[in-house]
Amino acid sequence: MVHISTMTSPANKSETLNRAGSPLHGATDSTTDHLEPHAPGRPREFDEATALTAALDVFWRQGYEATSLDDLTAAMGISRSSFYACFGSKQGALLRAIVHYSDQSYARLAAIAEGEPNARKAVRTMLAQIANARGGPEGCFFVNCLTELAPHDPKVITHGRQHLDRLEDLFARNILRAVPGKAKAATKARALLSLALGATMLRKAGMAADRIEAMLSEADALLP
Amino acid sequence: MVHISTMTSPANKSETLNRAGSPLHGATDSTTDHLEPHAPGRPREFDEATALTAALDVFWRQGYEATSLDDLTAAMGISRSSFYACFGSKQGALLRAIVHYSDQSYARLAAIAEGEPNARKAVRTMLAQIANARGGPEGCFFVNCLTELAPHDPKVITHGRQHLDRLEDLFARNILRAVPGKAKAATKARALLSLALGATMLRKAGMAADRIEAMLSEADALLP
DNA sequence: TCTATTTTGGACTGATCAGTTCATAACTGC
DNA sequence: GCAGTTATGAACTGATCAGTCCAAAATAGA
Repeated sequence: MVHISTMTSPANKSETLNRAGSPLHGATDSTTDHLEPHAPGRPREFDEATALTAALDVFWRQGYEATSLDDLTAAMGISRSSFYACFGSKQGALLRAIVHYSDQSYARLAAIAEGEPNARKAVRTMLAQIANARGGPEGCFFVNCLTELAPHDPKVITHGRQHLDRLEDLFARNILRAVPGKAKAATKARALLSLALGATMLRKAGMAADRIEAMLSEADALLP
Repeated sequence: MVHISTMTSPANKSETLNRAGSPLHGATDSTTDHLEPHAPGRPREFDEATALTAALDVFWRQGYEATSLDDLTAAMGISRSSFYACFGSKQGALLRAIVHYSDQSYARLAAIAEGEPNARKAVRTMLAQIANARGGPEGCFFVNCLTELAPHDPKVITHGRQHLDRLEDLFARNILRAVPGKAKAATKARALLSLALGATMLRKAGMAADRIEAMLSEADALLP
């Protein structure tokens, strides 16, 4: 097996003074360079956020171990040198992609939930969104990362826990919106989250979509 | 990335005339050699089922891509030659391990369910068994395989679907035992299965055991 | 004991892996 | 246009990968 726990100096550099990928911001972060005071030296020929999105896509489709650096750099449209200068290492890019995905997908779900006046409907939509993420059989990117790397990488566990806690909170808030004063809202929210995660597994195993949808409709029994 | 769809001739040979690994048998298959009529040639120095169990253990802990052939043969206690003569390829060993695991874990769950007179309790025990498989953070072996390989390996999907369908049936039978004539038993069984699979993910993300148990107790709401 | 058959250990193969190095290009400030 | 700085492309490195090969070993039947 291959351990990915070593940290080289470029990675730390990238983590400490990255200028377009701060951990907690909104969805769009590619058009903020007009504020930058123009550093000396040759400018980057690629957009960091765009490259990160491309990396996320490859990791999502292929998994971490199965993705080579040639796969990554080809998809990102940058050279090996640029990759290492910007992300430090393969695992550095993955962790950046994880944060990117977590922030973006949470923001999207929260927006969907807030935009739906009917809280019960909001919960159902959230379930469907998580279960059908990406439309294909790739499933939830977080589930993939946790499954492949969590047993050996504590950083992935940390990010995974934070992401799932955020989703649980989002479900709980909408449960309370649907049934004010509902007891054990957090526990029921966790059950909804589990249903959605389980659905991504059934989907990946090739189960027919209508059977999965019928199963998800049973979630109504959890908030009577 | 690395494709694993090529098939070499030793693998086919192993699949067609393997003598101790027929697809659908009980839990123990290591002590059936007393019926074999002693083939000519040097006898095997290892037990096939034992080696397969060891391979399963390594795949379970490390995942497919992250497990090297040296890892495998070391854990199985056999040489490279013996490995390829018996299993044909790395993916051949994985598929054999998947079938082994599926049969064994299903038999274990079915025995637990049958041994429990209280059907509701049987369902709760099954949920806990799936969620806490192996006691560690490795999660369900099938979930791991599906996540890592299903998008690119149709054979894994086929086995995964069969396994999940069997588990769904087992849940459904116990739901009907607890609530005779229950409508939509299959759908509710699928929801229970999703809850259990989701629980393995929460567990892998480092969620505290008591929070997961509290969540699983919400399953009662699905069979009122 | 001799032959046919199978298993075993270990060396070997070509491919691929993540990561490094370095000359050159492209910019800013002067 | 010159010095300082950063980005880029391509070649390179040593390790590791799955899989192959073959001589030696161990059996059964004769």
